[in-house]
Amino acid sequence: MNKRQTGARPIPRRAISDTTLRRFTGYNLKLAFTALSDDLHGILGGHQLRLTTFSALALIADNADIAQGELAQALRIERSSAVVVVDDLEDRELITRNRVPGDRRSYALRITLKGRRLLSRLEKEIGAHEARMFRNLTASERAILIDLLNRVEAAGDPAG
Amino acid sequence: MNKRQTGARPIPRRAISDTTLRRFTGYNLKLAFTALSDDLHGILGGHQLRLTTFSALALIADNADIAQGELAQALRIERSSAVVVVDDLEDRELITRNRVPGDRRSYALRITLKGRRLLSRLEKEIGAHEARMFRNLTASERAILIDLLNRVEAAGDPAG
DNA sequence: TATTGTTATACTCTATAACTATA
DNA sequence: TATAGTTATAGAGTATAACAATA
Repeated sequence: MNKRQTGARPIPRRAISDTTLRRFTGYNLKLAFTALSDDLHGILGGHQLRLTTFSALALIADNADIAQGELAQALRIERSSAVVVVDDLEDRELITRNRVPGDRRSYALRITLKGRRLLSRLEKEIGAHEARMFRNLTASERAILIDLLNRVEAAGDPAG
Repeated sequence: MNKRQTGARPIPRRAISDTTLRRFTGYNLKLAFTALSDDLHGILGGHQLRLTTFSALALIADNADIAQGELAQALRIERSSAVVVVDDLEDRELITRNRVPGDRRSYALRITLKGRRLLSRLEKEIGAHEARMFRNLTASERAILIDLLNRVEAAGDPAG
């Protein structure tokens, strides 16, 4: 019952050191983000959604009659890239493009009932995903994390 | 001296709400990561480096004679992608590919003096970048942030 | 002239799969 | 047969630039 079988040699996988990178807070942030992101993609993929598309749906839900340019700005992507995202959401009848009376160049985007239902479902699934990913943190630690992250984000804004 | 000139209408840029997304810790994490990342890319770009290439250099510095496959594993990329990264570092004489006596299939990667000098320079520049990006946090808050992030990262590992 | 959305195109990064040379 | 590295190719996601319709 020896675990080390004679024929199959144990993989001599030397542990790799990342000491230099670990000194940077950003590296620790990236690894946490990647872990979270990988797990989230699994959930969104189950609904044929990308992170950007999901974010767009949530933003349209929160901002009735938002224009495509505004959406692009909120998503931090180019207007041309927003077209692809909005096309996808519209094709799946999760949102509608509506003409604006005052300005016939722009659209007013609105979430549909079907979109609301999917969003609601996603909120639950992502909530469960986060419960799993943050299970090593207490509620108050998680609140502290959010506060600290927000202050890092603020340091990046032009305002500072 | 009216700031609102008659001809140039004030941009009626309605504030976009991201309430739904803000409820997710991961969204806050992503925004902090993006802010950090954008700023860092500026620094690395000044040295014609991508984040992955810089990370590779730091890992090779910490792990003398690391093989390309091991490097790929540490960087969480495919072996074929590592080739491109290592080619770049070798072309710039920041590392060397050395033949391994025992196994002529694999390389032992080693940082050069030139590589060490660049890495040392980068460590200083990135240190300054992080001082800027984390200026809204005290030293102990930053330590807490790292600890919390490491516990999120751990939740993502297969071990848990 | 400027703006909104669109299209066509190109670029960046990475993965997949087939290959070579070793083992 | 399996492994280390390589190559060729494709894919995902995004940006850039030129354009049409409208302001």
